[in-house]
Amino acid sequence: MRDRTTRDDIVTAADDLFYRQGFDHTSFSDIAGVVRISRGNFYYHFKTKDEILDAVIDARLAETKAMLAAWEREEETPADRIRRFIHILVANRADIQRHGCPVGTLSSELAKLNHAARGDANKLFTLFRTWLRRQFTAAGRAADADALALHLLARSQGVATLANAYRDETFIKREVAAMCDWLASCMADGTPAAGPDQDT
Amino acid sequence: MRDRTTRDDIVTAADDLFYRQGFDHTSFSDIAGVVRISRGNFYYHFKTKDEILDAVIDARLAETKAMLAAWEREEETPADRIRRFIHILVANRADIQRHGCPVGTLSSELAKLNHAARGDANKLFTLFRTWLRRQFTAAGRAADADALALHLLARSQGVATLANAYRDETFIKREVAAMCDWLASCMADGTPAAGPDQDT
DNA sequence: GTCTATACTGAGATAGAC
DNA sequence: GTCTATCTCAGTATAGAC
Repeated sequence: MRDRTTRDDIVTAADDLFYRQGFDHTSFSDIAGVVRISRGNFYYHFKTKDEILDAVIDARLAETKAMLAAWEREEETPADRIRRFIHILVANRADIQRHGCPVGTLSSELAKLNHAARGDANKLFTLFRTWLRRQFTAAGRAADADALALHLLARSQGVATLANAYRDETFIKREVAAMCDWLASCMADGTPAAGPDQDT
Repeated sequence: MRDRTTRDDIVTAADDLFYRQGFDHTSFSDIAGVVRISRGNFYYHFKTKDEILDAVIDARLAETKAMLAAWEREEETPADRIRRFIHILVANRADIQRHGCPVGTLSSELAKLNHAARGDANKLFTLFRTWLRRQFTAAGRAADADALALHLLARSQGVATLANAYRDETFIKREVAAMCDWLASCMADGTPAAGPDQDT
């Protein structure tokens, strides 16, 4: 990683600041301060702030793809892979309590700003959605795989939002355990497939 | 309501704009344009933009309290009251698809801004949390009432976030049905109380 | 590629006339 | 209570020297 260009440094710093402060609230000065370049130099690499956002989203998409591929490589069964997804809430709990989910908060912010990159940001959700759908399909739940994927995504998002509001680590762990229980009941053979929840 | 003061008009307009555009992204000009007053006049009613935010949060707190009290009056059983809560996702589905949940998105935004009013905004969550906890307690789930309340809040938040990202009404209705199923299994007498989810 | 200097805009906020 | 005029500041963006 010693071949990092200034452009890479800008994207990395912006990625971090957009997550911690929000896109709109992050200024060129903020980014320039981290990268240690002048505000003017900025425009050699990017014409507008929106271009930086595009680059950040592209970087996050690439990083997420790599992460999902790694999970697929490292875990044997679909259930294990899905559990790996559920556990990012625990693995990233410190950041989540401070700043929420990077995917969800960016999506929400760009929706409010009615920003052109809204659709691109949602591709991050779709990456997880498609990957989860494939796992559920492989686990024999092809019929409602997409509904199950969305259900799990939604629960993760909800946990992140409330964990951020209350800064409550116990809550995260309890909900992660509940999601794993839910997953187990999903995966159990002969489960009467109805909706995302198997309660009745 | 014909005794509306200009101050009330400002709060109402700000409330709406903060929800649709976000707090930070809404300017005095935006609000002044809706209320049809000059920007200068503004400062007769509020000294700073933060004071408007405080007033908006107070208004939302009062409105939410009234709504919860009405639900308690109108619905007989705790289960019916909780179902009423779940169904706001359906009742407000158009707004939620466009702008997300007003409680969750404000909470997330103020967390990113590291804004002083963060704590006050979270009181909105606490209002629902306490109310739900009381319903679960009344339904005989005193032991894990708070966990159940948070679980339901989280699921609502997650549904709102994804419904906003994908503008998917079918998804909302499916998840609301799943939450109602979950509630039914919670309320069933003799349900082995373990965690929020009763799947095993 | 990186810098300084600067233009331009829109934001929050103040003063004072009416 | 409401207005216009104005201030200050931070933001994005450009020009041009090095």
